[in-house]
Amino acid sequence: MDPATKTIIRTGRKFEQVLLGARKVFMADGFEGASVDDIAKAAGVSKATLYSYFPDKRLLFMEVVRSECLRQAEDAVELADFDASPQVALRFAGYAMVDIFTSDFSQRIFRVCVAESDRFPELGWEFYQSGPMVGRARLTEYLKQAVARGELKIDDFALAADQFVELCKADLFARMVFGINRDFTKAEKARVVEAAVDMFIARYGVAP
Amino acid sequence: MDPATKTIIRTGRKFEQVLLGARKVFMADGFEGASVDDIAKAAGVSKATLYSYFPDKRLLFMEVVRSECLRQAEDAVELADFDASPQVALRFAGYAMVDIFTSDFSQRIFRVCVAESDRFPELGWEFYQSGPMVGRARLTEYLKQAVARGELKIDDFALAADQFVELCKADLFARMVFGINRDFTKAEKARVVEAAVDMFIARYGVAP
DNA sequence: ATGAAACTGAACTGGCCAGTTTATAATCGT
DNA sequence: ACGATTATAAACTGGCCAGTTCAGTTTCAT
Repeated sequence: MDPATKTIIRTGRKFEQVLLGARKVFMADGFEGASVDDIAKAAGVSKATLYSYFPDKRLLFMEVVRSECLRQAEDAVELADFDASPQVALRFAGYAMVDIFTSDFSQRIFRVCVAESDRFPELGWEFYQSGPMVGRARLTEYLKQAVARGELKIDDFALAADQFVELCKADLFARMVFGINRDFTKAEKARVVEAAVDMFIARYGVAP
Repeated sequence: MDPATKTIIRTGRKFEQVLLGARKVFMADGFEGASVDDIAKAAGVSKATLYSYFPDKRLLFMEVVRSECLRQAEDAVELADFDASPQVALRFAGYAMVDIFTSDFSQRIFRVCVAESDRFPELGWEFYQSGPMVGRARLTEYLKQAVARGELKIDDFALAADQFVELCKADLFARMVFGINRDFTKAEKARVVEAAVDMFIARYGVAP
């Protein structure tokens, strides 16, 4: 009613509990599929308590995605080993990225974001900023150093980074989002990552 | 009730009409968001008629996706000019692919498939088979001919095709699915496609 | 023109769910 | 230990929607 009331109350004993339960249920069932009763139950909290923290289901959902994106961003920081040669660093980053986006959690959050970013425009943006963009920035930073060291030759850094990320998704990503496979063998991952590195070096490597 | 009844009746004057209305509403609102009343209204048909063709909403939805995938597959047949040089053929295919997956319709169907392929395992599979796989097969075919002509050197054809497809999505795809951009300028597309071709040739081209 | 098949519209059932309310109980600072 | 804050359980409101039913109308083949 009162627009000033439409804010999340972050203080209170069970705030975290609510968020945790919401996370669990939203990730499992999506926004529409999740019922507030289920969330309250999963959180071990009464519905009234839940509504005392979050004015409505939408804001609760947004908050879950926001907090999860922050977590994901922290994981992504490990991506690059800045001093290594391109072959080594890219291989490492490639395997790390594949592991991240094939993880059960990433699959779920991606699915939910894609599904709901029509109804929640700010949601897609938030995920994009704190997910893919973080990895890209990190990779770009590495590429710049490698170019400075004369190990690579690149004009459009952002594009190069995006290309490498994209190459690491070849085959795997499509099979994943369409539910053909839920997870992959080491060999399947290796096939893609090694080929991604080879291709990247072939294009941007400097002749020795 | 009777399991034999759980089949789609394809004969009847208004079958196509129903499918058309369903297509429109499902694409706009997704599976959960679309109400059968809306679909019947959009189709210019009574709800009873709709249910005389389709035993339930799920099967109607599946049928819409199936038929739309077939349409998409036919568009994709135009992708390759088999006799052209890699530079020319890949450029052409790249622009065509970008146009396809940035189209309003592809965006919608992708969104819906990703969202619902948890609840409808066979849906993701169907889309995968009649969408991405068709393009990949077509491209693989071209690559084999180019290799036979000595214009390229490739071991893993399927992977090479997937890599090229993936390269054409760099930057654009993420911005699209997360709703950052709904469409792109010629320059944005050119930046990605030209870079994709350059990279592919750098890796698989034969020295002249 | 006539009878069968297809279609209509509207009402109805049963179920689910977001959000509210209320009376009661647990928890906490002081 | 007491008053205020916070939490609870359960019932309730109002709304939406999938799927059914039915009495009556249109369409079409013969």
